[in-house]
Formats: sequence, C-alpha cells, structure tokens
Amino acid sequence: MPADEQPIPSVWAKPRREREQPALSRELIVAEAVRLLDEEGAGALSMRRLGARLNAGATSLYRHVGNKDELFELAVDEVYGELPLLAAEDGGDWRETVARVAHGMRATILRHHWLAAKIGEVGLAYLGPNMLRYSEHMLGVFETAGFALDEADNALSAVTAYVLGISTGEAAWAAMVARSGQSRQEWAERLWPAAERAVRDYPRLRARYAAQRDGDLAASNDDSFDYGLQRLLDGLQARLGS
Amino acid sequence: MPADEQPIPSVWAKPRREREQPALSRELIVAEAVRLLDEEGAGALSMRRLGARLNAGATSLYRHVGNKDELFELAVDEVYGELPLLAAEDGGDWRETVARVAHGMRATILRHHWLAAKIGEVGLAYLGPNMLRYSEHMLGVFETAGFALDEADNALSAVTAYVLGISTGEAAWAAMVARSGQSRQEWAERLWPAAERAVRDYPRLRARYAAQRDGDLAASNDDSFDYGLQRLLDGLQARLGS
DNA sequence: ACGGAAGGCGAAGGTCGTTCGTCAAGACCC
DNA sequence: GGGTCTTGACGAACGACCTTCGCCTTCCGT
Repeated sequence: MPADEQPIPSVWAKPRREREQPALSRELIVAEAVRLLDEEGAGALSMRRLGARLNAGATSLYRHVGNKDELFELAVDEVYGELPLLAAEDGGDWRETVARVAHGMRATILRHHWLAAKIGEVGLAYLGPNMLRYSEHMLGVFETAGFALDEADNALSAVTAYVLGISTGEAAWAAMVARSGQSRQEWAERLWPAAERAVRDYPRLRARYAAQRDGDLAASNDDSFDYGLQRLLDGLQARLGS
Repeated sequence: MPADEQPIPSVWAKPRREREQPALSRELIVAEAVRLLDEEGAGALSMRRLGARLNAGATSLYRHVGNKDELFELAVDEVYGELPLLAAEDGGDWRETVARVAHGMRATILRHHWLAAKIGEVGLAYLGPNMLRYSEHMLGVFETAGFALDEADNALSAVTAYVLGISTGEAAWAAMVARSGQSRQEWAERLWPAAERAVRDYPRLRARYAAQRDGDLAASNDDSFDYGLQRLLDGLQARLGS
C-alpha cells in the first residue's frame, strides 16, 4: 500500500470540506453540462463524468436535477437563452429582423452540435422559460409585421422548422467530425472514395458532389441556408401584400 | 425446480435447431428493429430485446450488423425506402408533385416517431441507398420544373429541411404520448394545468393555447404544416417566373 | 468423407442511470 | 446551550446495457 493512502488519524488530515465554492447548484450543473456536451457530444455525457468535472460524486447531482432527461431539458433551454431577441421596430423591416434571428439560431445550433438531435427527442413544445420568451417575442415580431395572431403562429413555426431542419444535417456532420478528432478536411478526404462509389449510378448527385469537391463547403452551406430562407420569406411577404 | 426445467439426457430433448425460418439475416434484423422501434420507441431498442424477438441471442446479431449505430443507420434507410417516389410528368404540375411528396414524408415521419430524432444524430448525408435514390429522383423533379441543377439542390434541401423540422416536434409529442401509454386526450388534459401556468405572463402564447384548447389538434397540425409548405412553394415558384 | 467457413451463443468486462442508507454540517427553536 | 430537523453529499449496489472473446454446431464445396 502506498504511504500516501494510509489514513492518518489527525484532524489536519481530514480534507476540511471545501466550501469556498457554493458547492453545487442546478445552475452550475447545467452550465457544466452544456460545456461538456459542446466539447465531447451527447454520447459522452454521463452523470459520473459530469460529477467528476464538478469535483462531486455522480449521485450528488440528483439532489438538484432529478433525472438525466430533465438535465437535458434544462440544457436545451439554457441554450435557448443564447438566442438573440431582436426588437422589431414598428416601421422597420420585419424581413430583415426575421432573417437575422434565423441566422442567429442556425449559428447557435452549429455552436452546440448536440442541440438539434436533443430537440428531436424533447420536442419543441416543452415549456422551458427561455423557449417561451423566445416564442412570445417572435410572435410579436410577426404581428407587428401585419400577420394576424393565428397566421403569425404558423409563420413562426414555418421559419423555426426550416432553420431547425437545415441545421440538423450540418450539426450532425459537425458532430461526427468533432468526435473523430480529425480536421474537417481530413474527414472529407477520407469519406470521399465511399461517396464517389455510392453516387456512381446517380448522375445528378454525382454532378452535385463533384461541384462541391473543391468549393468552400462552409460558404456553400451558408448560401444554401440563405436561399431557402429567402424563398420562405418571399412566400410569407406575398401574403402581406393582399 | 419445476419438472420442465430438468435437463433430459436424450437426443429427443434437444430442440433440433429450427431452420424452417432462414434463421437470421440483415434484412430480418432491420425489419424487426423497425417494428420494435415503432412499437416502443428508440429507448426500448436493445440488442438483447431485439434478439429475443427474433428467437436469438443478443450477440448473434453482431454477425450481421456490426454495431448498434450501424443498425440505426440501416433502420433509417429502410424507412427512407417507404417514401413515395412520384413521377414528375413533363407538362404536369411540379408544385403538386412536391407537395404530395412532402405530405408523404411527413406521414412517414409520424408513422415512425423515432425517425426524426435519429436523423438528428445520423445526419441527412449518410449515403444510404434508399436515401440516394430519393434525392436523385427529387432533383429530377425540380430540374424538369425548370430549376438549374444547383438551384434544384437548394430547393430540395429547403423543402426537406422544412418537412423534417416541422415533423420533428409533432413526432416528439407523439412519441411521448406513446411511451406514456395514455391516450392523446388524457395526456393533453394532464399537461394542461402546467402549460396554463407557464404561459400566464405571455399574452400571445396564452391566446394561442386557449384557441387550441378545444379545437381539433390533428387538423390544426395539418393546416399549420400545409401553410408553411405553401409559402415555401410560393417563394420557389416566384423564382421560375423570371 | 472431410476440412474449413459461417452462424449462433454463453460468459464476461466495462459503463451506465438510478435508488438507498448513511453521514456531516448547518439552521432553528425552546 | 442542547436537541431536533433539514439540506447536501456520497459510497455501495442493482439491474440493464454494448460489445468482445472463444467455443461449439451446422453446412457446403470439393
């Protein structure tokens, strides 16, 4: 047995419970969970690992969180709090406001690449306070743009669904790259042969893949996102003209 | 010990390996996995339970599938195979075709409520054969409608993203209801007090919730889905006019 | 007839979520 | 000051999970 593992029967040996930190709290736990998720993905979040990062045992977390699923809900809403709440000036351009919010939402999802998958499990209607505040605010934006409340609801759902859907694919890709530890370039190179073989019999897909082969992938994703967003906004704007 | 558990040392007691079924195969495994997922959700799929449903041990599956993640990829692509591949007649209405495909895709996602969440993990660009065939086909639809190939790609991404995004929320809700074992009505009633309390301070949300309180929820979801879809198609159609 | 491949499976290692009982430390009341 | 209650933390343990390994049976091609 190593000497430093021998229990020394003295007051001074006792670790003198460290309480200079507020110990543990729901806020600290959720914040650390988000950090862990960002760094290592949803699969790497276990209560034990999260506890260890907080200098605590795994079971201590249950005093504050009750459940792992509950913890995920809290983490999702925490990130919802990062979404920009742009004011809709009365005479301002509602299109510009909505577009900026949509871009901000996409950026948030890409920053937290586990978010899209978790929303797929948890759903969009889960009553988190930050999510409610965001929804209320955006309904207001559409209302002052001229939509009646029920149509504003549909419009908000459409924009949110579009952003969430298109970011899901990008986020999944980013998550895979992050988990592999390789760079985005290496990963693409490694995947290329399989992709080329898979699309051999599909001329249109082959052409699309070839076109993206040497282009800037990030820029292409940005353009594609904005294209669909603008079409959706076009369609919404046309409803206001009548 | 019950008598029927005593090992009888006789040839006739041996179960005489049942091989009238083709034993096990990747196809059988994936089909049963989809059935299990539909019935009990993604959380209930374990290799042991899946094996048991196929009268096999858990580890036998690894001869055919290699991985649980791989099994999920196969299951996702299996469901992709259910998507309708509507032909785009040359003089026909491309809008109608795309709308019908979109509705079919939503119906498929709602029929397999685990799908949306899994796509969020796996991503849209995973090279499954059914998914490739579907993409190639839809690119063709947009091309014959008059879009250049790169714009057809963006248009397809937009429509797919919208459908996926809006179905995600509905599917998550359906999955929760299915897991709870209660009826949709019971679940809504049970959730109502919490929802009412949560939206108390948000007038627009409160009005929306109240409006949906006694309306037909399914019909309302259908309408909301079609609203956003039509706006997106409006925006795409406007691009063809010029 | 026989050798090798393929398929199936039990045991086991390691991780996970979660519950329970226990223990230390402060809060509060008489 | 002393006793009691509440809060927070934690180790042990249960059951379920994925996956690897080695062994056994079955079958097929030659």
